[in-house]
Amino acid sequence: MSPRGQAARAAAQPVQQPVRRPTVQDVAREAGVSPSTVSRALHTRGYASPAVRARVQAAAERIGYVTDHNARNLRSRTSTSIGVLISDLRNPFYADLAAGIEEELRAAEYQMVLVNDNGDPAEEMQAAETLLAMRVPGVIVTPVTAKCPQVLQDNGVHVVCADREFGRATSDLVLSDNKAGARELTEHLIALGHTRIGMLIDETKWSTGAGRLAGFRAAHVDNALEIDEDLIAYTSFDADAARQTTRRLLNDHEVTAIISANNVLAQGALAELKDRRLKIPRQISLAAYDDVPWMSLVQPALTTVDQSTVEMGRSCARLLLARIRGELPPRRRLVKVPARLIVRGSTGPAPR
Amino acid sequence: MSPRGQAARAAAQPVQQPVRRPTVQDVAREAGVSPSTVSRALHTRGYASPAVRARVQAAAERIGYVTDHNARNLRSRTSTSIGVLISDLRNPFYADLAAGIEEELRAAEYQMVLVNDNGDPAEEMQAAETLLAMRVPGVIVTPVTAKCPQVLQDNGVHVVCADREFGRATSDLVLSDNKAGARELTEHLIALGHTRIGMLIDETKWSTGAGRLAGFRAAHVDNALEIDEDLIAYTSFDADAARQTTRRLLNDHEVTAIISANNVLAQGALAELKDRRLKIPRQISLAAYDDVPWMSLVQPALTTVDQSTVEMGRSCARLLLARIRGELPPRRRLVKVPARLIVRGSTGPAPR
DNA sequence: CGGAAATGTGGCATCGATGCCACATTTTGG
DNA sequence: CCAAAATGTGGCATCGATGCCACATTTCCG
Repeated sequence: MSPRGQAARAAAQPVQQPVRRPTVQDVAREAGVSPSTVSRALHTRGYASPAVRARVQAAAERIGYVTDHNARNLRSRTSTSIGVLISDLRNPFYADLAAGIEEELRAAEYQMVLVNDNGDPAEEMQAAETLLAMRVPGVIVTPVTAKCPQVLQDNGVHVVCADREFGRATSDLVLSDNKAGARELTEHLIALGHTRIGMLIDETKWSTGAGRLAGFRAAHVDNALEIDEDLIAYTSFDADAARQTTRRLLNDHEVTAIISANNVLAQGALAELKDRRLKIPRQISLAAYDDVPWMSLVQPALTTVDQSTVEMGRSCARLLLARIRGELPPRRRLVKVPARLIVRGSTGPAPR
Repeated sequence: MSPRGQAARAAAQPVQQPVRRPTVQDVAREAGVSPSTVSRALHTRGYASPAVRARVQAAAERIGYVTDHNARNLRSRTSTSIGVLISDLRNPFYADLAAGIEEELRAAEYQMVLVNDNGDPAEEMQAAETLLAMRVPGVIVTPVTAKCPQVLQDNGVHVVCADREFGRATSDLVLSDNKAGARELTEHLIALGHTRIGMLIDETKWSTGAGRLAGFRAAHVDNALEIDEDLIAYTSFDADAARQTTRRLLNDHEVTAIISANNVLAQGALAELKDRRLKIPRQISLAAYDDVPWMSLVQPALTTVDQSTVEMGRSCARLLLARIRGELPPRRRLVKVPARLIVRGSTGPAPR
């Protein structure tokens, strides 16, 4: 009866007036059934005869009905929006992580609400609050603080921590196998005859840095090589700082190879080596944890550890969805994503 | 009276039972006022005495009240979630765009729902449908199809198209000044004495490619240089394809410089030049539209046009928010983000 | 000093979809 | 062939916050 017909035609100018959207009631009228039946026919599994179902779907299509998620979420106390809380979308690591998550969520008809916290605890908490307000059933976070996942869990939100963990976390976890990856990378250098290897690293409080450093140490121990603690060069998470630190490392110590703990630091290290016109790998070898695209574009291409970031994102999403659906036993789950050594031109035999 | 106290304490194991969250009613009871008053005190502007407001806020804080966005959105027919629909988060261009958008949205207390459409029209439409279901007041999209922005607008959603436009679009628009940027870049090469410049480009149906090609042509015209149409090398949006196309271009024609229309194509072009061991810029110059981080890391660093992608994202968000708030006159707005030439080592005097 | 205007609060209906139960109809089995 | 079970649909209340209006106070001014 209502001649709304197809979707309302819009003016050429951007619409100002809110458009009246068809509701379940409208579909019910159009299909000659009750609102309850429409709801069941369109969404709930079972509970509607094929004939009615077809009729309702046709009617919905005809009048351009689109479910209102707000109403649905409110009434059914669920939501298909998932919070994703990361530090910096401009870093390819986080972008790849988010891309993997989004891919998997979209396939499951969930949506991704993405928030950058810039690595700042205050912004992280703020974001958590927002996600609570949205009543998301789950959040994937690269935590800056233990408090954030905690608060979310306290409020009944399922949490998956990605990339790093804090001591007493109780949430599900997806990590790169940092120790194994770093060990493999270090062993690769040792096999090439390097004995004085610099390790450029920004933090060891999170499991990420700690794991990579542990792998570095383990490789030395395995090969009966003593570690000169001075070669572990602590810096901050910033390319320029890493460059300065590399400079000091080179000035103060004899190293024949440098490992950078992540893609940002690698940038600074490379800049410094290029600046000094050091021949890579003839005079010095360079390698990095976390393979990102530019590393295969520079000359020589960098030897790296690829931590399968996109796959890591997918894992996070799969794990979270399984948890939300209640398919998992109560104990926390730890997923280790394998790391893979990629040998390229930037590492070679130790000089002399 | 209700002794819910602080936030409910959670079990060490991930919570299975949905947690009862405090509502406006609970706050009202706690503060000794009516629910209406709570609502006004917490959100609506004006309409509440300072004393009551303070009391209500304290009560809310005390019992850990967090507004339910679903209920709020449903009742007030608004939402603070904004849809962002892009092609590929793993491409730094889109990542930067999203980062700029998110930054601005977050500052305004809006949320970003991010969807990848992989450049596929079907996925794009699907995403649009989802965003309609979420009742977002606005969407920022790098369109694949004219239909998508159209459908959104027809349903009363404000739309800002980013990076590109289709002929008869009626939505607000934020573009890089492609023509001016490409012209400047081309003129830079012409000034260096290049007369046979290859243009590697993937599409000219969208305003993006069309603008860049137009700039390329304009620079030639301005300098009374004839264009050899064969030097405009059409390829597809893919590094490998770009590499093949570059190979053919070099085989079949004498060029002393190559311009790549975007960051993806540049990757292929560079790979081919390196593979041929051509000295850049002595034997051939290479330049690219769209400056992304790796371009300053390779040796020699690439001369590029920086299209201020992050700023472009911010502009999109600002424009959309202004539109949503009704602060803009009805006619469509076009924002041109200036492009900036960055001269680096990859371009030099034409050989011979 | 009395009535009008200003101010602050509470009551109630409502946004749209859905969970639950009751009931009408059909199917089944003794 | 009838009672009992199975199946499909409709009615109604409800999720939580808020818009709107009515009304109780207070403040103002002739």
